[in-house]
Amino acid sequence: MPRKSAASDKPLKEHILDVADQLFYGQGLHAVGIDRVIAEAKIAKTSLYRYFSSKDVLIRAYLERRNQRFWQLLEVSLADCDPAPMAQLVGVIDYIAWLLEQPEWQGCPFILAASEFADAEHLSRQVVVAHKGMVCDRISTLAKAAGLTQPQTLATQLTMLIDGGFSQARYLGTGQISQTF
Amino acid sequence: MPRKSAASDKPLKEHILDVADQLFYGQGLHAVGIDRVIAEAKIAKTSLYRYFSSKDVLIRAYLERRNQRFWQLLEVSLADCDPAPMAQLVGVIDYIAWLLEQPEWQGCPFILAASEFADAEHLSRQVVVAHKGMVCDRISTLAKAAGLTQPQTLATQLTMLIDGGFSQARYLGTGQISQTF
DNA sequence: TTTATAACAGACAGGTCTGTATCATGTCAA
DNA sequence: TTGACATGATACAGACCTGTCTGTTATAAA
Repeated sequence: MPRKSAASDKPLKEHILDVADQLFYGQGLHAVGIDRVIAEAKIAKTSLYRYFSSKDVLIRAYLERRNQRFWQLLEVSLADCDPAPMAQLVGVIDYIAWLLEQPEWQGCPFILAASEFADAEHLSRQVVVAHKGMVCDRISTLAKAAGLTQPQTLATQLTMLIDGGFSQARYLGTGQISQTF
Repeated sequence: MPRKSAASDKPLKEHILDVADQLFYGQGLHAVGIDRVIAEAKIAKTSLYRYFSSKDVLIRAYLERRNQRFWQLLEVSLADCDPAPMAQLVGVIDYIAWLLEQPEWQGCPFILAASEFADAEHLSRQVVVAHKGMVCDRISTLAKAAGLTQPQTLATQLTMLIDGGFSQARYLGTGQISQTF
């Protein structure tokens, strides 16, 4: 069996992802190098490359975990709401507003990733398009269930407003947005 | 007198800025190195450093020129509109929509710059905050002159929607946005 | 105890980055 | 012609980047 994982009992792979998440999200994908990650995680470079065969693979894992967490937290949040479609729709908006209020919020990680890679074929672009598409679909489905007219148009406009809130949260700083949103 | 500038008669400083603008906007600030700029501009490194003492200075010049061009094009666009405040306000929105339709549009250069630099004290943050503040003020002033109620709130919400359109234009690609916007 | 394995430690290769330094070359003015 | 100067070409330093390699240490199973 392996030696005890650094600083905790959780699997080393999770520990690496925790550190990478914090650094990538806080400092940027280009700005953070592999050496930075292993230093912060207090692990050997060989250990990182055992679990993630390249930096791109690590970035993909970081984004996928962010996506999973986004939906997990949304489900938890919606479970506390009235199950009626209209209340659920409001719940989605409240969830976004809640994200914008978090002190650690620095902008949408998917938009930030897409901003860092100009190549439209890069994996980060695929991740952000898939993620935003799912958000839009979710809103559209709820709007239709709530009996609203033009649910697709509403969803498209709402996601645009959401992305605007995310962008402004980035450059204005936390807490400057939520009261307007 | 100096040797003729590479590839044209325009001052070398302008030529460098043209190339830097194209590369920085198209590929990203971190992704483009000084060597890339001098190779594309077909100039010597010494020439670049004569006009721009560091890469940061070059980035600042790039952003400032983008800001100037934004306002110049807006004024030209608004000059063709009815001078009545309401028509001018619509003109501003039309101008943004027109930007989103341009095939070379890859997202708001100020938001992209802010996305690349995590440090809130970085010059790119200051530039984007100043730029967006001016846009919001302009909209607010026009809304007030048009006699609209709550001009400040309208301006804040409109700029949020604009930023959302800019973000989506980045990750969805050109032409996917304008019909909704 | 022996062996397999997981992790650590660190050197290294080959590339890129920013910024400096050196020297050659072309152009204009005196 | 001579000198001033803008520019080109290129080498270089020192740092950083990703990814590989070698060797060591600790743990657990057989």
